[in-house]
Amino acid sequence: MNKRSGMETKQHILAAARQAFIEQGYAQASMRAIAREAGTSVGGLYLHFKNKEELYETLQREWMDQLNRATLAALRDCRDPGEAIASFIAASIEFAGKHREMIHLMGRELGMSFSGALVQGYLRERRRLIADIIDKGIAAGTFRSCDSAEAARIIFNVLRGFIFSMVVDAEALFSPEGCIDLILNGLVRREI
Amino acid sequence: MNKRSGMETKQHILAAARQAFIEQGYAQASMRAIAREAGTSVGGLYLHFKNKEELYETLQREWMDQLNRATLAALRDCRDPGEAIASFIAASIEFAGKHREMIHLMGRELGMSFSGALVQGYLRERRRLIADIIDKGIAAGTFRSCDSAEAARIIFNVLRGFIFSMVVDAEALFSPEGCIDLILNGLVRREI
Amino acid sequence: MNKRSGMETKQHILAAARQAFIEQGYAQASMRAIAREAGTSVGGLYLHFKNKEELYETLQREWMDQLNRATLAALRDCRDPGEAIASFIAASIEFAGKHREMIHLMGRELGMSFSGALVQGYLRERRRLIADIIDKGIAAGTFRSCDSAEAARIIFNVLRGFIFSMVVDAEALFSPEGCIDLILNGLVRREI
Amino acid sequence: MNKRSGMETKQHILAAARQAFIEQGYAQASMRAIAREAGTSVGGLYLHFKNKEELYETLQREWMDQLNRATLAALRDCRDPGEAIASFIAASIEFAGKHREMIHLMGRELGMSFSGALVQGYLRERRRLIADIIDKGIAAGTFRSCDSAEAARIIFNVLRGFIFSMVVDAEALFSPEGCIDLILNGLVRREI
DNA sequence: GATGAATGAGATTTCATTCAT
DNA sequence: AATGAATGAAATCTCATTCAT
Repeated sequence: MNKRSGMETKQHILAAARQAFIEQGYAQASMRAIAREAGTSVGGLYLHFKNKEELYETLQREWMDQLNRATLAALRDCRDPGEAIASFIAASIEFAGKHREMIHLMGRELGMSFSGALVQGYLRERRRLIADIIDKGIAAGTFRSCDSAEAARIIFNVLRGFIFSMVVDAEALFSPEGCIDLILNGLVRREI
Repeated sequence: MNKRSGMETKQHILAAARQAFIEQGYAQASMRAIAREAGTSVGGLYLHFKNKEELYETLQREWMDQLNRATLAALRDCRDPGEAIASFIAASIEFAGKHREMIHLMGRELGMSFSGALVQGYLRERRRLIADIIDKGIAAGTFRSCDSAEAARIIFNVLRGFIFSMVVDAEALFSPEGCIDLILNGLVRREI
Repeated sequence: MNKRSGMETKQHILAAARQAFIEQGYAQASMRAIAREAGTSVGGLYLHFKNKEELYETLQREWMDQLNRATLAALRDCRDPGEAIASFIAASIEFAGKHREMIHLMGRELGMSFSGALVQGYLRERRRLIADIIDKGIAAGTFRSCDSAEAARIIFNVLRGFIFSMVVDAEALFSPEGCIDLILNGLVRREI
Repeated sequence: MNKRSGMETKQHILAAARQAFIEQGYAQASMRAIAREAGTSVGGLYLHFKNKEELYETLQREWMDQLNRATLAALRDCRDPGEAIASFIAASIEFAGKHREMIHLMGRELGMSFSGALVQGYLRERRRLIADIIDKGIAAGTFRSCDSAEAARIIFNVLRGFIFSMVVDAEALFSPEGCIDLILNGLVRREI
């Protein structure tokens, strides 16, 4: 028996599971294949995770935590709301570029009973984060008065559209700057 | 026994399969359940379709044909390329609104070995259709000269982003007009 | 493929399952072994029974139905309550002699969540049947007045004791007559 | 770490195992759950017991020893065989009342290959104990001559029937005195 | 002595597909 | 043309036992 520390094995399993889920989707990925790829036994999987659902949820939560950290770091040094919005968008796109496959997976599995609510709740929080920034901008006089919740939804959805395109097409179409520019100024640039 | 024509049974099967695939996904939908819902026997399924794959592909093709017809009808009466682009976008969004669940399904199953290529090829054709319109516009002097393939990709991806949001969020966020307007003029309207 | 009628296979499965449950108990009996013994495939089991529980319940219900029929037949031609009690006891013991192993199984598995309540409810009904006979006897003046429910419980439990002994010891210790005699007259016969 | 003596840990394990076996049956009780409940590790179990079977057998043997001690104590001060029979019955019933769950467990698991023989041998010894008392009674002229082995079996089985009812019905139906009285005098008391 | 990660066989259940009727 | 019983591989999950630490 090749003994490894518990934590080490757990990381191996998570890596193997991420790969399997990404390649085959939640339902098609088999625990046996994950075990084989992780270099452990089927039983070993269940030593670290209660069941397949928990394994998937762990990956999901890990991903959400990373995005959280990246977003907070990006917002930390912003001096005004306009910069904050731009930072939020830039961080989101940069993150999406790095986690393309994971985003694709989660999009596909959004309808899953046990994990969908988790992600949807998380996305709702992110929308609220944007709305808060806009509210602060309005309060500070930087932004003109508007329905911040609605504005947040629009920004969020356009951003999602961009990310979706990135994810699906494999090659990134837009740089963060391009996306920010489009959202602010439109696709067709006008003559002055 | 209530005898039905072959065609009628086939339609019942397709309807049952569409429902099952949409509700449970390709892999989770069972042939037995589809047969039961279609009011036929499990063996009967195989009289009309070689296997599960073919059943799914038929639905997919049917959907693509409908979109094709809708698009061609929309483009038929357009007098100039600008109107054609707008019509294309409007038809796409209207169609997406009507077939939200089918689009969601196909998005989820895009990774499936046997059907993914089919859809991706179809989408490539649609991109080319846009590029052709742009080329005609350029030839006619309506549009300024540009890389029509790249322009088509951009339009296509932004459109896809919008549709994705519609599909995932259940309530449609944008009217066709709103989407066209955004693509042309940007989110933030400028004062003259 | 050796095609048999559905009913035939179902009977084979029930017979194999009865044997397996009797020999190994509910939990230890494996569906694979039952299938093998029944001359069918593992999947075939699930064609006829939703799951292991349903398979067990079917056997249980079948057994209860048989006992019901035997009891009702025994009571049909009784002219007075005394004869009815004797018939009830005789029928119960005769039945127990024929279904020793099944009784043993059900006794062992009485604690099972899904089937215990079923059997316990059934036994309650049988106690009520005895009480009804006693009530009729009291009303007819044949029996002296007493708490019929309590009397029914005593008779029932003594009977159960006899049956349990029969079942566990494999060789029957008591004839129906002997049991009836003991319940009425006691183990030690007195001189007049 | 809270260091306990080896003996102490062993007792904790036995207590946890008894509980687990009683609640879930032999096969369903898991060694891991027993270890957790006993406050030790799964490996620790195997320091004290060779395997699951030995753990179960130890409980069984412990139970049989207790019944032995209780029986011998009850018989110690008996002055005549009639009193001895009564004491034997009384002690058995009293013991059964205290160890209802353990008896239920052992009844359920009587069919187990490795432990069934042990218990059945033990019960044979107890039957012989009754037969010996009867033989002494016959030799002493207290009892009339009879087949002592058969008489022992009858007494034993009736007693077993009573105990079974106690165990299964949860509420005790008969006091020791009532049981002794029934065995001697029958259910229906006669007028002089 | 004590721990708990690892194993691998075996449990129940599902399901696309075939084919005798 | 239509049926549905049969198949058998593969899925998830459990668990007694071992052994490096």
